[in-house]
Amino acid sequence: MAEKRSTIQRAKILEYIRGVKTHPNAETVYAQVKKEVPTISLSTVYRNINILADDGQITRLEVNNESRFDADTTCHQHCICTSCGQITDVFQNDISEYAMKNIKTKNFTPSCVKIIYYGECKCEKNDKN
Amino acid sequence: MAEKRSTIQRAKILEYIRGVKTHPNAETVYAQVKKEVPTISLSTVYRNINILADDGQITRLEVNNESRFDADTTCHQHCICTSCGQITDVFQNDISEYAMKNIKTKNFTPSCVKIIYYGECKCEKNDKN
DNA sequence: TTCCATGCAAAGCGTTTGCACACAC
DNA sequence: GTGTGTGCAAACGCTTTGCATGGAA
Repeated sequence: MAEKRSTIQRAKILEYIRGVKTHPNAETVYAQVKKEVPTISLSTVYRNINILADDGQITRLEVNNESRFDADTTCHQHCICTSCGQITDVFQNDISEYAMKNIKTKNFTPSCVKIIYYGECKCEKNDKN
Repeated sequence: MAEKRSTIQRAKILEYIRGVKTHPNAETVYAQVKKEVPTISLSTVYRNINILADDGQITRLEVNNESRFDADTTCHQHCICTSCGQITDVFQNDISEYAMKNIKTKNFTPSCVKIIYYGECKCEKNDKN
């Protein structure tokens, strides 16, 4: 992103994503950043989110065919509740490490691994509480 | 799916997905099944793919915000080439096992884990060959 | 005969894009 | 001043849905 111009829009988008742990989607980022930059448009959010993701400043998660974003780019895992959809972080380096160290592939060179757990959190939609 | 009526459409869709290792998307399933059932419609493919996925007969993978399907529901991992998008299977039980056995979460009960490697295969789009 | 599944067309939703204008450099 | 980023609206691609008809049980 070195050759990109810096704009308030992009700065505020990154600031917002960095400030939350909710893994927001584009629409949520738009709604929240709009409070500070009222003139911002949804397409600007999409454009900047893509720039930040391509640049490695945020990570993209795909859930229900929509993108969710995470500003924590350090190695960690995610948990997705199949009842309410909430995404939470897990920080267990050993798990991703084990996965990277022990994978044996031919004709494929892995550079990173995404580990996502599906299950049930203690949400209200979950009748197993 | 016990209470569902069986139709040629659904049978052929499942048969097709079971017969390939390419993790096809809905459009591809439609195009291929159409060769055997010329009257089938894309919406029927979508409806049945969802039924089969909900029923656990096929697994859904989300890549670039589109669904891809896999009829192999046994425990395995996937590799996605960041150049050409090709998805390949890896069968290393130990990796998923390690991930399931060692995860420690509070307020979340994991029931399964999806492990996806991103990297480069020996495809033509990959200039590192 | 009953009523669920299909085919069709239209709509829905997340995302991208063309264009003129604004603003970072 | 130059050229990239923005805002707007339209388009796009994948997926879902309403409705009338067809076919499984």
